[in-house]
Formats: sequence, C-alpha cells, structure tokens
Amino acid sequence: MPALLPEIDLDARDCQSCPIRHRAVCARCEADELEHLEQIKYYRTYEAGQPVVWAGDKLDFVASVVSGVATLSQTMEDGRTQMVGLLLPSDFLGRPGRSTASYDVTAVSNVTLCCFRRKPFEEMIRSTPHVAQRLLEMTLDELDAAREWMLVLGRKTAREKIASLLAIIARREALLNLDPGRSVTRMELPLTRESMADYLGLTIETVSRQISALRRDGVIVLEGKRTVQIPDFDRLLNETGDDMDGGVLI
Amino acid sequence: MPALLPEIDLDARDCQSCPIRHRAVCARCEADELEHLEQIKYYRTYEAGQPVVWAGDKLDFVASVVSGVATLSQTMEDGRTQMVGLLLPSDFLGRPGRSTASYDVTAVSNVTLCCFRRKPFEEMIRSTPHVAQRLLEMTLDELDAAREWMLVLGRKTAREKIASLLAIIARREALLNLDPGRSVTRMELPLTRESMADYLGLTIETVSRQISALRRDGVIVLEGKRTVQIPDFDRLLNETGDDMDGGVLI
DNA sequence: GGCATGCTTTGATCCAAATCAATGCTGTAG
DNA sequence: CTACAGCATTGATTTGGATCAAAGCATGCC
Repeated sequence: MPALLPEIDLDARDCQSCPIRHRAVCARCEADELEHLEQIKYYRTYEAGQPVVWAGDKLDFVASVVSGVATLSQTMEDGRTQMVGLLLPSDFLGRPGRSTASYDVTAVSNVTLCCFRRKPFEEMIRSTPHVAQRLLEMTLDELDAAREWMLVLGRKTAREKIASLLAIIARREALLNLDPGRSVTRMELPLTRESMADYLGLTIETVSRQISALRRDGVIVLEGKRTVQIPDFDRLLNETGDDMDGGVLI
Repeated sequence: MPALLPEIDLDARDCQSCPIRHRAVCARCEADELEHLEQIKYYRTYEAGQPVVWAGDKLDFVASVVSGVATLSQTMEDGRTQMVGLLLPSDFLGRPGRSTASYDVTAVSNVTLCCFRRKPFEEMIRSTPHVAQRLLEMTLDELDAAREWMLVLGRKTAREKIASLLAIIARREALLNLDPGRSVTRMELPLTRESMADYLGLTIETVSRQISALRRDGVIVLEGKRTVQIPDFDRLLNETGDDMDGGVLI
C-alpha cells in the first residue's frame, strides 16, 4: 500500500504557519530573516522505513524535521549497530561545514523535512546571528542528550534502559503536544523492537522480555504492540534509576 | 608533597604566546577581539585529584583547559558513575546560558584553566561572531565524539573498549604534540584504572584483565602502570573493531 | 481460505563481564 | 626497618543479557 504521505500541505510554504516555527533552527528569526530562509528551503518527504542518507554519502542540504521520526545510527563492519540519535519534529539534521553524512539516517515513520541548501545556509550562519545562536543552543541540547544517553548505555540495566527510553519518549511527546503536565499517559511508540534494541545497546529478545516484565509488574499497559499506557509516571521514573525529579537536564 | 603546580607562568597573560591560542574557543579571534577576551579572563589551577565543580553547583565562569586533564562524569544515586567527557588542553568547559554545572568535573592531573566570567562571555558570544562560530564548531566536534562513544559503550566488547580508549588517547596526544604521524608510539595514560572503567562502562577488574590480555598478545607494551608503548598502531586500531582507516570522523 | 513474510514473544542454554576475594606492588609515615 | 594506604592484578564464582531455537500473531497475497 502506498503510504498516505504528508499530513501537512507541502505547498503551504509559509513559515508563519509552520508547526515547528518556534522550536526549530529558525525559532529566533525575525520576519525578514525568515524570508531569506524561505528562499533557500524546500520540502522532502520519506516513507516509513526508507533511508534518508547513508553515512559517508554526499548530503548537500541540512534540514529541520517537520513531522515524523527519523533515526541516526552507526554500523560496524560486522553488522553491530548503535543508534546515536532520534530525530523528532523540530530537530536539526546535518552538520554545517561538512558535505557528507556522518551517520546513517533512516525514516522510521513517514517524515517531512524542511531542507536548506547547504552553501547558502552556511552563509546564513555567518550573516545571521539568530540562526547561529539557535543552532548553538540546539547543538548544546543534543550534546547534553547524548551524554545523558552515555550513562544509560554504560551503566544501566536492561530494565532501567527500557524505562529510560519510555520516559524520554513520553517527555518529548508531552513537549510536542504542548501538554501542560510533564507526561502523557498514553503514547504511540515510534520505534520497532529492533530500533529500540539498537538505541539501548540490547538485543530484541531482551527488549521484548523487559517490556513484558514491566507489563507484568503493572508499570506499563500495552494496547497492541505499539501503544503504551503509563498509569503512574513517577513509578516509571523510579524504574529508570535516575533521580525522581531530574533525569533530563534543562 | 605539595604538587609542583603550574608549568606555565600565570602572569604571562599574553594570549599571543598561549599554547592553546590556535585551537581553543579563541582560535578565530582577531587581535582586538583577543584583547577583549583578555579583559574578562583569569587563570585558575587545580591539583591532581581535586574536584573543579560538582553537578548542580553554581559555576559562574566558562573556561578553556590550558594544560592538564579533567573529566566530566555523572553519578547515579547508588554510586554507579559514567564518565561522559574527557577535557584535554584546548577543550571548553561550561555551557553559556547555564549558571550551574551539569556534570561533576574533576582534575585528574594538575590542571590550569583559562576562565572567562560567564556574563561578559555570553555577551561576547552575541557580539563576536568569531567566538560563537568557533564554539559551535567545537560543540559539534564534541557531539560527534559523544556519539562515537555511544557506539563504544553500547556495542563493543571489553577488549574493543580498551583498545578504543587507547587509540583515542594516542590520537589526541599526537594532535597536541603536533606529531606529523597519526599516532605516538609511547604515551602516558592520564587516567587511573578506575577512571578508565568509568569511561568505558566496565569494572576496574575487567579493565585490568583486558589490559593484561592486550599486553600478553603484544598489542601494547607497559612500562610501569601508566606508560604505554604501542609498537604497531594499525594492530591496535584493528582491535578496536572500527574500520581501520576511519574510526574518528574527520 | 491457505500460505508466506515480517515482526514479536517466550523458552533453553551459554558466556562475557560482574562480583566476591585474595594478593601484589609502591610509596609514605612512623 | 615495619606498617599502612592506595592502586592494580589475578583467581574463583555468579549472573544478566546474548545466543540459539521455536512458536505466536498479524497482514497481505495468491
């Protein structure tokens, strides 16, 4: 079945009505700066499961994720792979100053990117402080997230890893939906078991077993394989091994 | 014994003769910008083993490491700790826009920092594109390093982890010494076994065993506990599990 | 319907690294 | 000199997660 593609109208190129206008790399731009960005931008869409780019390939744009979920991952020669980033709406893809992709990028759901041609975008970083500042801020946030993840990968048990992943997805979901609370009670997992395993440095069997265990213990309630209910968010946080009240720096 | 502290003269505050002048956050500054930086900078030194700051504490400066080695680490309530960064000379410490430390920072050797008062430095980021650009570049490099490390933590065996750590230290050492080749054959480990374990997500026993194994197999030669000779750098790279010719991006 | 195909779950077994436990080495203090 | 403190090494045993293996369960196709 051909995926029912973009939910947003690709011809509605008006940044003003863009769902990520105030969180993406363009967040700080003034009207005139936005106009400049509009001139170098174009949209691309990818179907769920499709590769966006492979590590080492030429990538002559940078982009904001408008909708959908993509993953960044690294693969060793023998096939072991580790996911190193999860790109949700408003996240930035690509590295200014580098013309090839550093990681494999895969669309895990249908994805819409707002792409900027690399050269003019790099020029804009030099000329438009609002873009450079926002990009620095976003990069620092990603660095914090990567370091938080290093703790997960290096020191947490399988059960804590699963709980941490669910907590992170729930938090980001809540943020996107502009939920008032810190969490949602029901969410759709954007990842397959295999992606979860690659993110957590586990095998799919272990992921499956630990999810079953959390379900048995009443920490989560499954509705089908992809939808998760979290009856008590604090209970879940407790399972992550983190301080109850912190976890995410910010 | 009171440590024989700074090797550089703290009164020689001239940026022009600074050993990290062309690699630190100030690398791109023009003479006049450097003068501005000089006005907001001061030096601090820490003895080996001393904490620089604890996570959550107030930190009203950002800084460049001038000499020595410091670590960034996170600790869980039950004591499990994970190192999330290694600060070598020219590396940047602190996050503009944040007034508290996100991680525990510890001097593992005698360390000299070139500190900038936070407020004026933040102002400079806004007013001096050369500083903001360099900081963005350095942050992107750190993000790449953190992601490379995620692969190490999530997917590599203990032996591969040790080899990866040695390779990274050797590479950075070579860079600092401006060695022509890609590697040095002899180096001083800046870390104790415990720090290595915290970096690699292992126990000290496993670190010790794997180092012994690499020695037995002739991959490394130990001179005392802290000095390592690498007779064949490609052999070591082979043990990391990475592509022989890549490993580090860029 | 019947039958692949692709995910997911569950069970049995194995093994790499953790844990528990000495012992060794080096430098400092008495 | 001995004693002690603080790493580091090595050995014995345990264990959490990997691996190997077999179903289970949708979904789509013939």
